[in-house]
Amino acid sequence: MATPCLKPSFYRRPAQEVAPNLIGCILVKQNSPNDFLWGVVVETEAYSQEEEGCHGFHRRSSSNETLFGEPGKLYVYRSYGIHHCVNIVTDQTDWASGVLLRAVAIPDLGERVASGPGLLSKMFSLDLNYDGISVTGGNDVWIASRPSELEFPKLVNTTRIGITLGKELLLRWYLKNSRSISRRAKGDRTPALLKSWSPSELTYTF
DNA sequence: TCAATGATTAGC
DNA sequence: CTAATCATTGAT
Repeated sequence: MATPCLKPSFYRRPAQEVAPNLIGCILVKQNSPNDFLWGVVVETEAYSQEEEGCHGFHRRSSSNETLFGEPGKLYVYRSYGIHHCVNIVTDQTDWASGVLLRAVAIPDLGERVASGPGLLSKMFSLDLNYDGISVTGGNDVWIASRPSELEFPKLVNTTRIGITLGKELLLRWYLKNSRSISRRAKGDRTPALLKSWSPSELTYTF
């Protein structure tokens, strides 16, 4: 199961290229010397300053500075006053872009415990203290590459959720047949809850 | 000082 | 679908 930590070069590409490639990768958090929390990334969204849905679209400021910074670092911000959202900065410095982590499947903890950006940040204890922290090694949070059974994940590409500007752009991806995404696309018949889960029709159980 | 606004969530 | 929630932001 152990796979290598994704290197900075992985993130030095446009967000819309990184986002689908993060699906199936493993988010790892070391909470104490022998306490590791891990889960499969099953849902992401891409943002970049060329489109108006991005926090860096209008101007560079103290609140979005991290998004303009070094790729491979976390961009964490407060949402609706009460939640946190976790992004990974992508592309190149001085160009605002990143990938929002929207849902992770955590086999050890059961059903839909990190299905949504606010729940994900809460489950992994990622708050504003983690803004600017690198996920490419040397810290208590990182992302490992895809395990072999998720080498070629089946993806669904849809519009992003919860935004008012740029809502028509197809910049959200999720693992097809995942039970742990925050919301499935219209027309996707994949069961989202265990009670309607039928093993025979699923490729992955994440 | 105050009203408006969310890259949300829970609940019907 | 709507209500609840509250830090941040920009306008009085």
